[in-house]
Amino acid sequence: MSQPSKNNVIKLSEAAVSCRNCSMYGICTPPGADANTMALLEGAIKKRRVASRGEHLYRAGDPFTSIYCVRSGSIKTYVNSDDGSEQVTGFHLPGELLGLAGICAEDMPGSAVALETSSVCEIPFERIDILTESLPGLKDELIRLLSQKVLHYQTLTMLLSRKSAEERLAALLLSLSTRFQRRGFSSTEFYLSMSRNDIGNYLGLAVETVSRMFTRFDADGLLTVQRKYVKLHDLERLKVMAGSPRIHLQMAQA
Amino acid sequence: MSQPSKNNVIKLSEAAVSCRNCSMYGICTPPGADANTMALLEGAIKKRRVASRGEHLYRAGDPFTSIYCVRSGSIKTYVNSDDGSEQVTGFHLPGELLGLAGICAEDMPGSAVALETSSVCEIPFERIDILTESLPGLKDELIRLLSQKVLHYQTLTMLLSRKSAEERLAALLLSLSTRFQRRGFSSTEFYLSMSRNDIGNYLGLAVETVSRMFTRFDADGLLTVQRKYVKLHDLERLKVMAGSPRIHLQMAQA
DNA sequence: CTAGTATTATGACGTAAGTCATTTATGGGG
DNA sequence: CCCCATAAATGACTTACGTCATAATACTAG
Repeated sequence: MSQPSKNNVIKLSEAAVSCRNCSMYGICTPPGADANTMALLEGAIKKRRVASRGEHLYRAGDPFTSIYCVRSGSIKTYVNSDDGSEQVTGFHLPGELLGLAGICAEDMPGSAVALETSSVCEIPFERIDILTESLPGLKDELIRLLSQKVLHYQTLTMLLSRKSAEERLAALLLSLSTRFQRRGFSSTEFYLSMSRNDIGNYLGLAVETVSRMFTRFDADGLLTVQRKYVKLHDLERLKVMAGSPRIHLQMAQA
Repeated sequence: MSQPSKNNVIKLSEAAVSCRNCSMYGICTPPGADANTMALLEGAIKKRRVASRGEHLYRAGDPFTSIYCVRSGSIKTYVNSDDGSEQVTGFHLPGELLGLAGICAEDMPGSAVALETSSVCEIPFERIDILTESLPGLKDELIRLLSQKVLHYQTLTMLLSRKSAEERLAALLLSLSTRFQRRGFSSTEFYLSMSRNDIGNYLGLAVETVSRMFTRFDADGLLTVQRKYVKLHDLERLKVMAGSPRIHLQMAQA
């Protein structure tokens, strides 16, 4: 907001991702869907909701009713361990799903909060069954997406258990880069909607360490960073730093 | 094998879990299933397979065809980062599922190897569709199980990013304890089928650290450990050490 | 039974990253 | 427009855990 928009570098909140780039594309707009089906979908699934910075989509303990898909902006999910501290479980960009972990429980196991003004599609889970009748592939797609999440977290697990602070931050930046690119944004220039605190929390690092790493990356010419604004100068070197290429791939499937 | 079996402490390989305690129970033996359906299931799903210690169920890169459910023994899953090193992603006990991360890909993203002589049910994934016709709740159950996995890995993520060596090992022991209990085994006395190396790898710790922690836990009177044999003396204290109670709960859903 | 290898245990030491303390920058609200 | 609370950066110091080295123990094959 304070920074001027350059080229195709945009704040996520300024642009809604089109349905075409959405995780739910296969579900929301099934190939060969007739007008009738589309109308059904429009009415039943695409219930939009806007949340401004700091506003919660749901909180841990809320009854599980819906899953969500980010249209614009970005959403942070976290769980709170009962000693009061919170653990960030993910950052969700346009086209990505959240709330899936709630399916197996009565209540939401975690919370979701908007990092900036964001728009989401809320998909009432009970409608999935109804919609399945006219869209037989719907559950298959959901199963596939869930499997992707499993793969994502397995990868994250590896990242957290074996990687140094440097590797972790490199991997996160690459993951964001890839995910931005997939949705049609710049892969080398973007604004971080989350704080250093959130980043550290997510990566299992102290805030100070995150700051120091950013400073070091900048000093090394790997990137330019000014607060939330990041410009990556050398994706290749970043990949080397992050470790095995396989990781970025899977990180990107968040 | 070298140690005599005491009370209900048994090596997992000696006892097959009954279908009643299996993750897939809701799928394999749906309530109110008629004889016809059961026969279908028996024929289509319950394809058993035995693997002896060190034998692979599948390897990374194999085409994805089936998911697996452990009947007896224990299975280790891992992914290999292309620098050659492997990262253990889970230990799977009787009644637990593996191979789910493959659903979203053409090929298996990781490998699965038996830690001891084990028996598994192999469930050809393509049959799921056929079976759905006679068992409408099947995919819902699969979705629920996948969601559980997501939750599990989210929890593991937290464990790995925030917890000390002590907390990690305590959490793993509790997770095993809970899962053994759920299947009808002793929750306080069991044999570890995985090596210290595997444990360290899974928890993101050096082997030496794992050894040292076991030694310390033993010295503190928390447990008795002799190589693979573990007897937990104080589950409550172990829970305190592992951190928030919420964690064990979710770890246990592995 | 014995040799040889793999696993586990333990000790000495170094370092990456955490903690604590302080400074600097920022941007939202009055 | 200018506070002021919050976020970020930087430095000094500490520590948990990794690494390297070695020893003890257990399993495997012959």
